Amino acid sequence: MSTKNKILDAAEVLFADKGFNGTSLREITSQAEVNLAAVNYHFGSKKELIKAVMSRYMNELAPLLESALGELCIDEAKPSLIEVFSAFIEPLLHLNTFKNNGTSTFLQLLGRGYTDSQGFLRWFLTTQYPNVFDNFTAAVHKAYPELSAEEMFWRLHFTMGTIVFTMSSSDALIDIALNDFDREVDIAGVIKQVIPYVAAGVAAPIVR
Amino acid sequence: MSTKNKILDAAEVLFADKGFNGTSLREITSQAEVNLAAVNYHFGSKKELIKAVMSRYMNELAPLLESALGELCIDEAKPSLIEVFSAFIEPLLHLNTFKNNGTSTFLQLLGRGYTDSQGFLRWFLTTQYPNVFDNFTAAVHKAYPELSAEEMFWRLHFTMGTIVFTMSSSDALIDIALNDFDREVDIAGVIKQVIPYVAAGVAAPIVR
DNA sequence: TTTGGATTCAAACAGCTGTTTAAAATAGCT
DNA sequence: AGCTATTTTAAACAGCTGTTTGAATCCAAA
Repeated sequence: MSTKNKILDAAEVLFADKGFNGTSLREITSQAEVNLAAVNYHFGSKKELIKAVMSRYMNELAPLLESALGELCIDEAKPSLIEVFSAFIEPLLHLNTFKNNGTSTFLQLLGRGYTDSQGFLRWFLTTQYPNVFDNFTAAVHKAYPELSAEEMFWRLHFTMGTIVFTMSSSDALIDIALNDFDREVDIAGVIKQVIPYVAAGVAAPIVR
Repeated sequence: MSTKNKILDAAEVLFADKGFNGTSLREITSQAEVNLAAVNYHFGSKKELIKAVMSRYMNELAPLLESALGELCIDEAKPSLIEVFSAFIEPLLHLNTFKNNGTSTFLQLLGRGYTDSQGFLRWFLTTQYPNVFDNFTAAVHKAYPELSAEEMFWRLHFTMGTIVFTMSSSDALIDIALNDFDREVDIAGVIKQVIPYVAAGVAAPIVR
């Protein structure tokens, strides 16, 4: 196992758990059993390490998402919103085979990135992986053409909020669910619950 | 203006903007034009200052929220979910008369608190202001009695996520909306957009 | 085996963090 | 005015932060 990967593996878990600002390089390097200076040697800076952690997941996820959402646009049949959002399930769960707890870790990282660091991750994702966003909005538009661009903008950001926020606190929520309802829930279970919710939200009657 | 209030006023703006961890006592005290030691003298610690900032808003908001949601429970008529969520509008907008940009600031603080500091704010709110949560879940149950406790738990947390996440990045989103759609949106406008979304999400068909 | 580039390492850097201290200043009361 | 309690102040505290340095080590090619 290379030093670079040892750092990435340790960093992603700590970042997901405690946020980017809340995790120090010393925590990361001692968890990775690597010298402190290794981060700056291999990645240049902490900010570049954060980008590298996110890139490793996005490079795995982006092509799957692009094709899954792209197929919906190619099909002549009009997709339902449930189908559009369900297109995320398989690519997201694929991250679990890519890495242990990969799905959960990635979604938590996404949540951290949106609130930490004053939106630099939003810039990073939208500029580095614009096709995912474009295909997604195109698929939603095909499913619900009456929605104006502005209404879609808001509803997609509401959706992003639902997903990202839920996932960034999913561990705590899953614990509560276990205590209060004696129900074992995993990340796939949460996704199954959240899809009808966001689909119905996006499909809500238009207010004017 | 007392030193205590000068600190609270400066702290809430900085906390909302940069998060609790991301704001230093030196930023707060220099913005408030008071001595650095004043925070520890008047509040004891940074953590207590955070609680004080949140309490000032919650003490203003909680009674209004409790009565607005309580009325829905007393009425014999079954409320719609739109009515339940609309019960939040007036109390929340009242914060704008309580302080400049009060609504936006409070909701951003709420968002920060849920992701920063590993959920200590969730504990703080649910233990210090349980009536708000109880009345809210009771009103939702009255509007949609078919929803099981577990399903309601998840959907209410999805809703919390939508609100909190949207509001914690509302300034950035409002800017984007201004650029892309030439549309001036204020916090009330965002609330008006988000209510149909969350109402439809909670009202989504049950999946089993 | 020797050379030279890549990697690791301990140590130190300057700057920031929340908190504490003891003296100085202020305010309120007799 | 004199005294007391409250508040403000500058300074220092120990501990943490990301980053840099230069020497030590490793390892493959010559």
